[in-house]
Amino acid sequence: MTNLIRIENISAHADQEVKIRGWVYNRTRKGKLVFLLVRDGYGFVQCVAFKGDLPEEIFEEIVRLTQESSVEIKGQVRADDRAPGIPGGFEIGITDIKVIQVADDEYPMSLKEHGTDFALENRHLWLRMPSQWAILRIRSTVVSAIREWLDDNGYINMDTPILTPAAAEGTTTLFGTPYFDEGTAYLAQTGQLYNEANIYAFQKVYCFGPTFRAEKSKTRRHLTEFWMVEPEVAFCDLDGIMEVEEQFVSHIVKRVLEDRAPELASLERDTTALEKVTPPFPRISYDKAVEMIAEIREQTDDPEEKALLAFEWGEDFGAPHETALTKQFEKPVFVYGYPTQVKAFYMEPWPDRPEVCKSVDLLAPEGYGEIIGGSERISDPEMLLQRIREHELPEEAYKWYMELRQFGSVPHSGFGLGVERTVTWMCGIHHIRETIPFPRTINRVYP
RNA sequence: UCCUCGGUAGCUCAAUGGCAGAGCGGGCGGCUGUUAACCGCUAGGUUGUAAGUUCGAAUCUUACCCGAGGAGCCA
Repeated sequence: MTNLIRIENISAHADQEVKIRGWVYNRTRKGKLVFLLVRDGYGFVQCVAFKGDLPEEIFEEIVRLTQESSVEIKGQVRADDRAPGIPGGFEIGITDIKVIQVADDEYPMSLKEHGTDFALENRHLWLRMPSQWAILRIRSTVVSAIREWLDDNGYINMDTPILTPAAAEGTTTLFGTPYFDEGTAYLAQTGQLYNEANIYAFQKVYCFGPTFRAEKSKTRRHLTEFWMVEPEVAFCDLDGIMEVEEQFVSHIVKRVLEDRAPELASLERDTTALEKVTPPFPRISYDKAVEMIAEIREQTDDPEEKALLAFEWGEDFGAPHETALTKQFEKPVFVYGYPTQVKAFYMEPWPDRPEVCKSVDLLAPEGYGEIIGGSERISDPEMLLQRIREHELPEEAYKWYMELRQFGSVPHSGFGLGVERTVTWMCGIHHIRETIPFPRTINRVYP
């Protein structure tokens, strides 16, 4: 019985007869010699058939294979530097083949470049391409590294509701759906408020699930449905949560570098940039960041960039500001102490400086920008009530949230990390849409 | 919602007022080391839609539809 292997482990099977099951990704026919590039879901490997080595009918069957045909191949593994693939460096000399299906010859995905629209319209097939395969394998590792670190550091996974009664943060647009006799329910855009309840039972918690934002954002950094992990920690102030974040993010990067080296290589990701991601991360205040942006703006001669970088204290940073700022650093950088007026109602004011709050964003380097938003939450009941009134939020809807401050209130902090933005940065790619299997954007819900 | 760019063969694109083309992909043939192989032959078109200008429109004008990038907002 020949050993069924995964292509990712092929180096452990050098000079053995093995079996793989997969699909023909590409083929090159050279008369008496045929090269098949076969993928099995775990990797890509070149398989070679030579007419003289095989029975006539087997060779003819190989010649007739179309792209994406499903096959079971038996053969001899041998090291060969010429062999393409992921991981590559090994090929299989075919001794036998079982064709499961000869794929229709009108497979629409070319091995050459595609426009974004065509690629997204064919996302169900695009997933098979090496670039998309590599990105989504990295995504999976990011997700498990997230859970691994939190689970190993005393965090309890508490999944928060996706159907929620009202806006948690008030400002952004929500997706609504009819909900029996209760009127409209809204798809969650954060689990944070629920997690603030959960910490009083479990001390350190996280929720991890899809998040929905009906914003009309048409940029390469936005999806209407994306995944966010939100840790929340009791007895933790702003400095404490920054320490958590840098340990957490560094672990994710480390795990990806260890487990997904072939995928990073196939994406031509410069891993030296990722290797620098170790604690501590630089911390700069919003005030300082404003100064730095003004300085960068001063130094640029490009009138377009000068206009984009125009800024006044009190505003929130836009993408151009974040990009310019993060290019000054090799590691992710914390920006803390944003103006209270641009942040959510629940953020703890800075002592003796109420115009700023104890908020902190983590901006990924190389121009990628915000991947985490977090803060210390208001723990004082009077202060919270005052803020809810200032923001003209319905007090009745926040009754339970305010009760949390009546019974054993403690300083606590938390943050939300956007999975797709993190994966975009890890992979060094341009579009967030490639980092989720089936992206949902403002004008796409197919496939 | 606003700004910019785009829509021509299955895909990626060329043709800037005068015969609608190339490469890839498909089909047929050739080749024992290909790396997005290569070589020869071949099929493949309502140029996003509608109207207009013109002897003549893929090309110019207007409206609309669709998409992309960016702004705002955010992870």
